[in-house]
Amino acid sequence: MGRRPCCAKEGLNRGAWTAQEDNTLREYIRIHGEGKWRNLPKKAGLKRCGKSCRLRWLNYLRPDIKRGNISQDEEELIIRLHKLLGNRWSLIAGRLPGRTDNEIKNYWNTNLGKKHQTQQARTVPDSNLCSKPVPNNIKVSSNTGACSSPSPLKIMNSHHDHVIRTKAFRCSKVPLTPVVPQAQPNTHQHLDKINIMGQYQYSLNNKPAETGALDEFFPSSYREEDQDHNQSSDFPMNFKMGDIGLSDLLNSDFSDVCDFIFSDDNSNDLSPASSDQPLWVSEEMLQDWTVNNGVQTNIVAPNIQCFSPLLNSGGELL
DNA sequence: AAAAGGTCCAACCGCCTACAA
DNA sequence: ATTGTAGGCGGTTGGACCTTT
Repeated sequence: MGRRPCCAKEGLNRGAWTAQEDNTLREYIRIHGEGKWRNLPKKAGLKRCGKSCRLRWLNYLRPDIKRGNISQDEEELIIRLHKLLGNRWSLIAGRLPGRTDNEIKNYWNTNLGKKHQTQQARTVPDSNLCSKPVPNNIKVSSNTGACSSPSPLKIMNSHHDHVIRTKAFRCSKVPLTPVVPQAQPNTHQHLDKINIMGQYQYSLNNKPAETGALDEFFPSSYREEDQDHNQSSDFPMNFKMGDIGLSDLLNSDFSDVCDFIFSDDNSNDLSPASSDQPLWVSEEMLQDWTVNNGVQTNIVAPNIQCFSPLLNSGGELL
């Protein structure tokens, strides 16, 4: 069965938006709010596809859009986030207030991408990267750019810099199941076990009730909600990935996060030390990361190494 | 001055996931 | 469990603008 087009193409305006159309859309959203994009054009009297309206609003008309040049700080953050996340522009944009994924993507493609490509060509020997040529019969995903060979390929090729590539996925709500032991009433702010997507359990045992890993890893809104719900063993909670301050994580030394993710007392964990785990991050990558960020290798390298599976795991973990 | 080539960026496209029926 | 729809994402395109020759 063919996919139904999001809207009939006939008789719709395409291309650049006029000021009149902008005003109409802005006014409609001011009154009715965002959402219901498919019906919006008809109701608002716009001869546009719903998707087009959404895009115009998100990338241009939203009041909180920051326009103007990308600052040096923003650029550095983009580079660091891209190193960690790859071309996941919406996630990157989520850490840059007022910037859109489209804007960052364009900025990367026109400025940073080239800059980095030449930088990588000078500094990174191919042998440390995904050096296998991709055979013609193996599809290279247009969405992710990742080699989709049968093996769990974790190290990206030079074309995409040092990217921890994950399968493209979207994660707006994650059901988390904290199990707080009754015998430890003081640990209510810390999840003894977190069942993520019902697949993995990570233990945060041996963490006293102090401000620690989770306090950094989870937003305060999450923790407050936790207190409200921790009597239940399987409450679903809304957890916006955008609420995780990746830039905060990047600025941290990851040690607490790693303790959280890879406790040594849980047989279900994903310890990167396990010999049958794929190599998540090349030494070269770790070296490059620490060099570029001016931090101590001996602190960050092992920690980011154990953090990378969180990102690598993509939807399975998150 | 004008043609050619390059750059930038808004908009489009197709695919994916979440979710409701 | 299945199917259809809505919304979201990243890759790509096209045209306006700029620079070079």
